[in-house]
Amino acid sequence: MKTDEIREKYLAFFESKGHTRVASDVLVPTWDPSVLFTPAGMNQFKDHFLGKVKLDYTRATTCQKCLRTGDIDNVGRTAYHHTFFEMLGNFSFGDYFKRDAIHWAWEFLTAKEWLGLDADLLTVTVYKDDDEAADIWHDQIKLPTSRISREEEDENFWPASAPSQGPDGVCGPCSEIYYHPPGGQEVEIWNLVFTQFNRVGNPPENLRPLPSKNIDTGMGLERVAAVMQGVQTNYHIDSLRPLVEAAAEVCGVEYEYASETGRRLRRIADHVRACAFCVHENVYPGANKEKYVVKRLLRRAVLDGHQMGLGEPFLCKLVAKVAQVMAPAYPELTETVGRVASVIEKEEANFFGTIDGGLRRIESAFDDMRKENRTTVDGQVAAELYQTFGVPPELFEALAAEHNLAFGWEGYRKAMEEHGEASGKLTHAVMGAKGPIDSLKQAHHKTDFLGYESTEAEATVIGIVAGKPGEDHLCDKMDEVGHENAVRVVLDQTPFYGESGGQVGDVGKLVGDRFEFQVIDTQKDGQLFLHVGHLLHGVMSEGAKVRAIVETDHRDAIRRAHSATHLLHHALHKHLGDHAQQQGSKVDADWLRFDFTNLSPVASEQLDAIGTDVASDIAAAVPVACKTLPLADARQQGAMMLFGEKYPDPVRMVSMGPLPSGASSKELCGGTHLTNTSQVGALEIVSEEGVSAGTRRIVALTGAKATEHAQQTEEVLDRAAKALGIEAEALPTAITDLLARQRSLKKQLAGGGATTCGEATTLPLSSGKVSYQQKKQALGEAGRLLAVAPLAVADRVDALLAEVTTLQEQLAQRDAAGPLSGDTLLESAKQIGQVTVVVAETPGAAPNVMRQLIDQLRQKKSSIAVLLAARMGDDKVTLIAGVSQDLVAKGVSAGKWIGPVAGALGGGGGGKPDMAQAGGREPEKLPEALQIARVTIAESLDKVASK
RNA sequence: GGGGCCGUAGCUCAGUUGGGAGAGCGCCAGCUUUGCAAGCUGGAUGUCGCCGGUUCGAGCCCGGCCGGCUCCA
Repeated sequence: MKTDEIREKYLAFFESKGHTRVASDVLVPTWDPSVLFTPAGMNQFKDHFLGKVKLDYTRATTCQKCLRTGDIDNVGRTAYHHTFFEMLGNFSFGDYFKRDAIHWAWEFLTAKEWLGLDADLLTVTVYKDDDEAADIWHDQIKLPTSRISREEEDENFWPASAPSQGPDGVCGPCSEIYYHPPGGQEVEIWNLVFTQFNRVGNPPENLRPLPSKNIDTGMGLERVAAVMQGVQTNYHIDSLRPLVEAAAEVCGVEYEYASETGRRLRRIADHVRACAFCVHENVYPGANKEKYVVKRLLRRAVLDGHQMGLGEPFLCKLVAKVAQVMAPAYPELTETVGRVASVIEKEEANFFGTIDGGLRRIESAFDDMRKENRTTVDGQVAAELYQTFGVPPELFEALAAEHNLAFGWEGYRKAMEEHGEASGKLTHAVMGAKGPIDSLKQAHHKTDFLGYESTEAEATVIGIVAGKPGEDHLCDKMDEVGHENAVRVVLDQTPFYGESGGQVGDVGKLVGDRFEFQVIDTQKDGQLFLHVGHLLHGVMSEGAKVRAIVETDHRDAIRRAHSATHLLHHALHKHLGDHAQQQGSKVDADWLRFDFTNLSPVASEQLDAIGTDVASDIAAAVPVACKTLPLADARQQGAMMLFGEKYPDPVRMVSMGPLPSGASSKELCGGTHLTNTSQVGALEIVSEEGVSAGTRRIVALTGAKATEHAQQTEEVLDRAAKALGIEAEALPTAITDLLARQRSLKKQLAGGGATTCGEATTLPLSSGKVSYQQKKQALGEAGRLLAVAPLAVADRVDALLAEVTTLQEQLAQRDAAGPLSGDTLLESAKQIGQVTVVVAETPGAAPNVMRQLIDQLRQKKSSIAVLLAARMGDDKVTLIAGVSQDLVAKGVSAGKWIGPVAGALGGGGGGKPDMAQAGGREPEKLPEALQIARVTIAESLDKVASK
């Protein structure tokens, strides 16, 4: 029986038993912050089980795509382990219980028209105390006692060992069904979980019966398919074998079950399937959380390929095959094959690059070992290479084996553990801390948030926390003013918005009877709101009544930025596509930062179009509506879900529209918003940049900051244009010219070439009207050319112009002094014995030119000592000294010579024996200094001659 | 969120008590060759990521920022 057929039969069977067929939830559930990936079929029904949602149905059945990485090392090695897999399940929310669950499971497995498995080959387990389930199996299904085994809580309870070890909460016994293939190993095919208890504290008597009992079952689709098809491993079922074979073809090897190659190919098949689904859902390989998991999966698979001899991306070639084998259940995969393959290819190529770099580093590590005569690779070294450059230890080990060297896995694992502790120490400390906030939480649970309706409210102080972080404590009373560390005040209710969902906290003040507290930030810790700030005057005590007043200007600025963020998000989807999903967001006062998925930079025309659309949405004055409704309803209405945010149910939906740019914006959002888009005022996109591979970031301003920024842009542009004497739109061209001019001047000064200097090209006069958009672009390009922020362009231009002037002055000075050459210098030379001595000033000569002159002289005379000096500007002198090789051999040193000379100029210097450089700050003393130079060289030549 | 590494020519990278910016590949020109592959000779490679500090002098030392890589959670 085909896998697709089994999936369909299962869903159809439970539909016939009154279940609603519910679609698989996404693999990466952005709505659930407690998991990175969907780990089981019941995940999407968590709230249903807890009775938190209004139920449209009480029986459901699904085929859920799941991803787990806990047993990742077993993938490929065992017959049944996967990272990605599909889980069939049927669920009861306070409806039927054990009896029906067991009867239906048995019917589905054994009835001819369903799976038709031989009933004699099935056994079951139950929890040791669960007589109810055992009786149903024995009395009603008629299974003999010998085929019902009672297991401990670590085997047959969910969560495992919950009664004795926790966690507290909903739990229950389970019953597992095993299949015993003739001559084969037994295999668990179905787990029926009976959630009937609420665990409260430690045993005994800690399992309280739930008023409404639930059923949660799970049957691994790949596993049951392997059973039905009588194959030795899940990887040989009809929907996976082709993928394994395709992997073999792409890798250019034969697939053989029991070999290392076979294990590698199965691992590749598993991992590429997992990666393809993740990337399909816009989760790209990256540096943290679920993105990091994707990256690691992908790299493990690529490494397997590499160890089979591949040198370039190959996983990407399997994406089409994944889509093909999975298409019957997930047709949407075929729509994104191109994008998914290209994302995977990019990451693969990246990793092959990492491997190449790694090979070099490994070889050099081997060199070190040879020098030290060691035969075991130090695990610590391997771990450092892995942590720093991503050099896989497996690669290191394989190469070591080729060199007949051992690999120190123990040291490696130890080092990795230490690294893990070092990296995670801080978070662990914070998570485990039992601070004053925690005791407040236990006493009060939550602060009521009133900020959607009002910005002022009466409240009671329920806690004051002060002191250094880590040593903070609760205070009954506080009268000290001017604390070093900010104080946190907790209220029973508040209009202050606590930072969450990317929106920063409110500021304002708490006014009491005889005190005033300034709030500079509001944070959330769980359900408690912490008003962070300073006591301005008076005495504040626990239990005091306060009037909490949010600074409305600040709040309004945040509202503008937040509503504008939704408009921007909406426009991004329109212009870039649905993949342009939010990856992160920060909303501050009239300032917003928005990260989103996009492979390449956003073209400037696209950015303009996005800005224009948002502007028209603002101009259209569309009402903004906030409504609270059940999560399921919001999802149905097509609300966008924000990544990584935790949503309560019912949920708050912010909608704007229909908008002139098209459709409506609907997002689930707990933030504070405007009531009409016109209140945004204006949106000014300040930058668009990459934040990591596949993720772009837009920073924008709203309200007054936006108009102010626009003004500044115009001002800076005008200033730069004026300084250059050109029209605004010609700025980029003028800057290119200016840079070329600076370069050529530098070159002339350094090389001593002709002083013809490129004049600025004449630029066309302004055609008149230049739009703001064009001006902004001109400034942006100018910024890129100068490698500075757009608003810094004018300053940079001024600096450049000044530098060009200085360079020109220096050139003029040099030219005025007449041509420099070795011959003219020799005219002023002195002869001391066999040695020619030149001590001279070379006005306007750059250090480089002086060096070249010295080289010239050394070629002309075999025995020579030269010291040249040049004034650089008004307050600086540069000295260069050089002596010929024969003098160096006799012990004469240019470095020692130049030292006292520079000293006379109030400076210092040094260098090598044959060439030295120095400088000083007192040019007026140059004649004296040169005299010192003449005397000292004469002395040292005397000394040498007398030897 | 935290740890580590890196940023120098179009590319891959060297560059230590701080004192003449380099190699290989690629590029251009000339020569050689019937032509091609190649060879020979010569040439240009450049804001040493940006900004500031220390210094007579910074690719190198210090601080800040930006960018990239990598591991852990």
